[in-house]
Amino acid sequence: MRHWLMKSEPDVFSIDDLARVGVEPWSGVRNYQARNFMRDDMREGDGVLFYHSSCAQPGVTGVARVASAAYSDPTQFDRHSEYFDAKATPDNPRWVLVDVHFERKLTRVVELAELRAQARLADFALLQRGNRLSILPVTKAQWDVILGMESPRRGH
DNA sequence: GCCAACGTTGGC
DNA sequence: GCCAACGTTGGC
Repeated sequence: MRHWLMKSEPDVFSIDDLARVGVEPWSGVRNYQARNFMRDDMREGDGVLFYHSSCAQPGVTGVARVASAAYSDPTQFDRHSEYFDAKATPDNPRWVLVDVHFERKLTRVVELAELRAQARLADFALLQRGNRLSILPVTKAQWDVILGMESPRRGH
């Protein structure tokens, strides 16, 4: 099983929104690298860190699961959608999505600043300079470190 | 294929 | 609102 981080602006779609709907088709990804992750590498059951971006408290806010293989994103054919792509056709779709299944909301936000301060996350893709990808691979080790940061560390 | 212009992302 | 970084577009 692989692990991923998926960004969402909470003003648009937050971890609470995902908790409410249960499963969300992850429409609107319009970046080739992110698309290729979904199309080529994501499998049903993969773990997802749900990340809030472009907000007052950027950070990891929940855990989800990939709930489908990649399939054609219907919004690319919808003229009235902000995600419409005139160069995409049903015979030759350009964009795909996966379904994302809510698992749990973290007990607190593990903030970006904390992630940056964690030496064991030095190689984490999210923290690399100029990173803009909305879907990023996470190693098992990084996954464990990040979720381990959720609870206050107890004394030894 | 180059590359300047432009648009978007996203933290601060 | 600013701005660094990066992806995309399109003229040549």
